[in-house]
Amino acid sequence: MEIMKKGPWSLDEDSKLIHSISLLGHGRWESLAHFAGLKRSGKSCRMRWLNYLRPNLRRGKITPQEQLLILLLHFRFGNRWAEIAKNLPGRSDNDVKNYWRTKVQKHAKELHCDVNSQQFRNFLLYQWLPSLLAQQIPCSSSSSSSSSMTISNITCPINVSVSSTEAELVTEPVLIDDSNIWNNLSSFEHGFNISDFSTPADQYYCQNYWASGTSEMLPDETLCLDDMDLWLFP
DNA sequence: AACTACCTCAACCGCGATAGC
DNA sequence: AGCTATCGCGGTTGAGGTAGT
Repeated sequence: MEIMKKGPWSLDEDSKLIHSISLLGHGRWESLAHFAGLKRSGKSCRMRWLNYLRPNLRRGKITPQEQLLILLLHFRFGNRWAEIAKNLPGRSDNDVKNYWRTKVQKHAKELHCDVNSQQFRNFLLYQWLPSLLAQQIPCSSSSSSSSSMTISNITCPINVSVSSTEAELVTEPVLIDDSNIWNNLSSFEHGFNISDFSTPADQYYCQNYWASGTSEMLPDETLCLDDMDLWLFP
């Protein structure tokens, strides 16, 4: 039984793996590892390729746009990181998972609530998401968007105790379209005309897929927002 | 400069699903 | 149908980096 190497990958191992994949393609990881002459498990090779070596991976910090998508998609998919990552081109499930763990769970901890609690969901919905939206939407009349937005404050319907760091985030005026959060979601991105999308669900998916380059829309789904929760159902 | 606490993210592990025999 | 190998996913860990004191 051959002893498998563990731990960080060397440049030499990376280049061997890349070279082998260029010849054989990815998949069949066990035989690929063997072909490459790597003393690594197929599993380790797969992980290295998907999370680090594959082309078009985005490095660096998660952008506010990506944060917004992660939060929204987590409402829908829960901890199904791979599903969420499919909507974030260039990001791996590991990236999404790490973001959730290091940022979102940290916020929940600071608020002294469970990350899956209604209190924290409300915090996300009424404080964090609008905050991210405010970063996306230039709140000035020079916006090139053809939609005319009425901007007003939205208030959180629950009392949320915040730490000093949290207060820094939530004491910013939360600016959001007064009637429909989804108008904002779709209007902050360029490349399409908001009036092309008549329903909130269409607007959501329009925004959702902006970066993927695919025009794939998930059909026949409805999304609605009420005071208590966010629902997305077939 | 040295130490400590905290953060980030690459990598591993375990488990369930699936494919092939 | 049952077994085994492999894959894919989510949970978790820990090394290295950075900020604070």
